[in-house]
Amino acid sequence: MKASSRERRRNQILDIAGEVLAERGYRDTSMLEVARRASASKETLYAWFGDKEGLFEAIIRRNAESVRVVLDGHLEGDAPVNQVLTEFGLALAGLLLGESAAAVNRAAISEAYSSPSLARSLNELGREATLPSFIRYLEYCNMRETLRIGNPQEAAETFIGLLLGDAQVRRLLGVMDIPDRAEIEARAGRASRRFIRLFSA
Amino acid sequence: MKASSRERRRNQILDIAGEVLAERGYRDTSMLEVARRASASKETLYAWFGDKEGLFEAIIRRNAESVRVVLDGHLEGDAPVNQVLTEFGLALAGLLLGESAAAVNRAAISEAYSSPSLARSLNELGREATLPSFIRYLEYCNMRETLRIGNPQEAAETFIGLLLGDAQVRRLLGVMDIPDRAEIEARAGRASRRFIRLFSA
DNA sequence: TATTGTCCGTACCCGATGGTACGGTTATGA
DNA sequence: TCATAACCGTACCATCGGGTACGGACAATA
Repeated sequence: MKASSRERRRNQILDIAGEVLAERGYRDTSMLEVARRASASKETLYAWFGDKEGLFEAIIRRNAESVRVVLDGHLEGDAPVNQVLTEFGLALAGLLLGESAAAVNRAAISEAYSSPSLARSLNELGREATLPSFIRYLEYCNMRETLRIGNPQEAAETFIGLLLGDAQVRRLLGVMDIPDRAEIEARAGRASRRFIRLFSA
Repeated sequence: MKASSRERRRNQILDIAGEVLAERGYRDTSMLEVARRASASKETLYAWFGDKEGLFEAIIRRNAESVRVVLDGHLEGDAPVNQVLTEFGLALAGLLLGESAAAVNRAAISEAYSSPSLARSLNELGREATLPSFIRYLEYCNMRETLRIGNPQEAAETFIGLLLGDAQVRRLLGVMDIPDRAEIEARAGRASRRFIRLFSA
């Protein structure tokens, strides 16, 4: 019970820290404000997470795992390729263009100089953790001769490009609103269709 | 002569400010350091550019115009489509994945909350200033029936996606080095080839 | 040469914030 | 009931950086 209660408290603090991050950005998020909003003390934050960087790395780390689970779910089973790609694209675009991922990416980018470890963590825990599954799926398609893919790594990046265009950067700049469901579906459908056209056997 | 000398001085200061920005990032670039490295006084910086934000908006504004000229140059003349696209892509990728554009984009992204005007300027002066020419070119191809393009706006974004994949975001995170010439050429060639395959008449 | 205005260097003010210390309170456990 | 440990709130410290003020040097112009 005690451990579970602490775990809950920890998650609660991370939730709130994530909210503040999404509202104010990394630099303008003060530890004091996180503490206040979480009804915690700064001392506790420092005791549990080390420093500001550690707190936000903890956010990244916690989110990454849940994201991985969601995305991987779409890559299993034997649905038709276009359906798998569309659903995977739907989930991926929804995540990457959403508020939470944008906030975390902005934070990592703004600290790219002074604390590169945030960006590295995000890259390793995010991209490097989800892409391999996708690449494996593409290799599987290649073997079954559903698609003809020379370089799965590069093909995966192409899919991301087709899916997002420059929307992710525009979201990071804050000059584009979160796309609605229909827009995301359109993106995923187009990306899937075009990807298959480019790589059909 | 006087005006020209002042203009030179101004450009010199903007060059140096850009260097510092690329080295330290926006938040960790102090006006004092810019002043010192430019052998200027803070007071001069404030007199000329208003405030820190104004200084960096001036960098953006100055660079944008030169970028626009370079890119537009590749969209004129009657070279074969694949050649035009390849060269345009080469120039665009070289710019967007280079150090200077990355630094400016990082700056705008990290200030997306506190000073959205930086990001807006970058978007308007950068993307909005170069994309229209590209879109016009695509419409022109459409008319000549070289390509069949339903939505030029969306097609332009697709080209960018094919060209960059998620390389731009990785550059912004600082987890990817500046690609060398060969890598950029490969990207541009692939993007051009695939774009034509997707939109050939 | 005298004057005027621009600009450099430096010192200063002020607010913000990361990080630490500490007293008091609450919860847990014997 | 009592002791111990965790944790909250707050006060505190040191640093840093944006922005302003000012004196002195230098260049242009008359």
